Amino acid sequence: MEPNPILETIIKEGGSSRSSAKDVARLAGVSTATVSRVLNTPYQVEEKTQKLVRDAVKKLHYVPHGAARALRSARSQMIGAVIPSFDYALYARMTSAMQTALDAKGYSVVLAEHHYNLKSELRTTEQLIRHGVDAFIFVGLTHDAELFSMLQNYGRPYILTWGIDSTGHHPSIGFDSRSATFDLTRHLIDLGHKRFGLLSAILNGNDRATDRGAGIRTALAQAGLKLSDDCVQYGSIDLATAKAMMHKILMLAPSHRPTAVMCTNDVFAVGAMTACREAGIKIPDDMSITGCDDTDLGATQTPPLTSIHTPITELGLAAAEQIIARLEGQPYKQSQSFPYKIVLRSSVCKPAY
Amino acid sequence: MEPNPILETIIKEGGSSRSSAKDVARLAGVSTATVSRVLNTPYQVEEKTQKLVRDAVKKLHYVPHGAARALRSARSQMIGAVIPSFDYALYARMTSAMQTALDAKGYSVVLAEHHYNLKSELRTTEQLIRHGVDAFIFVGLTHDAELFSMLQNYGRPYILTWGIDSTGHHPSIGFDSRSATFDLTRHLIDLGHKRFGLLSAILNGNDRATDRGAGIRTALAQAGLKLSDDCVQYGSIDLATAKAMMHKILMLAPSHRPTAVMCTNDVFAVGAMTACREAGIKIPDDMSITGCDDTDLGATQTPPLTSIHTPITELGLAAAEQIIARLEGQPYKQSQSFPYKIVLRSSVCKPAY
DNA sequence: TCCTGTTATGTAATCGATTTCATTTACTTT
DNA sequence: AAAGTAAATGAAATCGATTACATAACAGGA
Repeated sequence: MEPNPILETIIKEGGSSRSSAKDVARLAGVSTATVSRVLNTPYQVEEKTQKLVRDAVKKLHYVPHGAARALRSARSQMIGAVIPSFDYALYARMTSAMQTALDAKGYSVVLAEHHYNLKSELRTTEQLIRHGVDAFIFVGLTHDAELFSMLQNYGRPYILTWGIDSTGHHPSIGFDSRSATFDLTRHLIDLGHKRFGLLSAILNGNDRATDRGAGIRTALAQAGLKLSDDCVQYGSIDLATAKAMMHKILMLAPSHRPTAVMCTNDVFAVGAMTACREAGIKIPDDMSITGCDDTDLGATQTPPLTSIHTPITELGLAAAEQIIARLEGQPYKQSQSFPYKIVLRSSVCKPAY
Repeated sequence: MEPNPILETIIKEGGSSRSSAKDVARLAGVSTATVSRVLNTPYQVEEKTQKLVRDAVKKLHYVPHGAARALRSARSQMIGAVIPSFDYALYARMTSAMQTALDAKGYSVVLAEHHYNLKSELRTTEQLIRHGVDAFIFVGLTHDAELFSMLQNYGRPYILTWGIDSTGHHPSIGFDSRSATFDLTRHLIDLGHKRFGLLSAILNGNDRATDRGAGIRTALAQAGLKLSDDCVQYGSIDLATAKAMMHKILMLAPSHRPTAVMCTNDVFAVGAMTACREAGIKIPDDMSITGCDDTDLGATQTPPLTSIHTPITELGLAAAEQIIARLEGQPYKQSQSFPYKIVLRSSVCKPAY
């Protein structure tokens, strides 16, 4: 095989810096337009020419310049995942599922956390738009009003997850949190529980927690029961806070104390279990406890935690699929619902009396 | 306040689409060069002019076009986080810490998972480079050789985390995994354990697991002990696998069975605990178990898991800081080490005999 | 044979901000 | 007052790919 003088020159000139479409074009003996076409719309180019170009691409390790492409074609191939907190296992798992699905289609995921602050969500999303992110996946249905007008303004498709927008106003993928906690509450009522406690995430802007609480209250109301204020605690989602919240509930006089404490997530439930253990209160005999999201954390407790299995991986995959469909102008569903599943384990039993 | 004819025109013309630097320049009565300078190097512009421009920016909701900026300035303000799996709590937590720190400095995080596959890591990193990511944070010291040459080629700074590169070849931030597991093993030996088991992540390309195993073997060797082959199991990091691995170890004849099983991460340890519970084997009396990484999952078990606290949040923050320092040409450290901490809890005691 | 329509390819404009270079203005310094 | 320097600003080139438009080549039909 003879040395190729053009290749030699290009490599020598280029040094170790990246090669451009121009370099490829020169080596293949075509124009940059053809190079672009081979990479983006190959059916427009003759087989023979394609091979020339592809060989040159390989030889020069050519990788198209993302920013240049994004500038001209107004498409960055980046999807923003705007998440409350990566530290909560389920959000991480959903992100992971999305990432895998999007990666397979040639998209990258840009991550943002807002720590349950809708204003911060707005700001961070603006940042991402500025960086050229094509489309967005959000968690929850409740967001700053300005967020939607901004997305509209910049023509960015988006999908809301972890809930179903019944107004049909926004595209959404989720499950029915309300009816999930409703069902679980019914189960506890059927077992004979009359005094309930609730550990909930702070409601402000968190519709998941709000809905979960609402499901519980509705079921109780139907049974002629209700949550007394001192049996309800709100806090941020971490074990220490959960433990502290549960301690407060345990301070109540036994006659007043709930026989079942429901939690809007598994972290709270596990914190509550720890608090009970420390206080010498037996689960489930003295206290039934339920969580939500069916995490490993809850499932491996002693006793294992009764919880609600939320279809997170499916949700993440579906969100990825749908957002791509929207971006690429394929048919898509306005909203999609996945089934949850109540997972009964031994952290729950009949009340002692 | 009188209506501003120029503003009217710009808004009318622009419709709902985004406004450009040109629009801002026109409204402020300056050139686009000045607009750019106000935003990037304000000290070069007179106060009075700055105000004109900033007002126009606000009025038009101007957000610079990321791709255009990236194209011209060869800086995208995006940092790639290339992680084995978000599904492991500690990697998620590290990512979260990095994200927070980078966001504060105006950088975005682009995510990629490689599921412990170094070839996949290479491919995905190339993808990110193509998307214009400025710099990278990787997990672990072991990577495909081509990865480094590629980074070199494209002039992308990077930092390796979760380990300290003693050769000084690559910038790194981490802790001494080997000596951590060494210390913990010593502790078990001192308690009187003689037969050890090990549940380890698959070693291939995973230097964290490799080092952790090495620390254990070294400590054992110094005490004249060693791991028998049938007491060592390798598998992927999930509870079900962990449980299965532990079951295999429990099948060994009691005289042969280890009295302490060490795990290269908490998920394995918790899976092992579950397997013991199912088999009616008491922890710690019949079997001591240790994990690594000190996750909530382990800490909330019954009994709580002895583990090694790894300084993950610090590590994530430091990685973010250092990568920015490198990008912005500020002074930085070639490598940085954080202290681990052995966390003794009641999943460990003297062997029964 | 000549015309028309299709296909393959090249030429050059374009995306929007940054940045080099040139110019103007203002301010010292002698 | 002249000259020299520094600061503020504008005009235009530029980053690298995509794509509208132009052209060339070629096939098929009249």
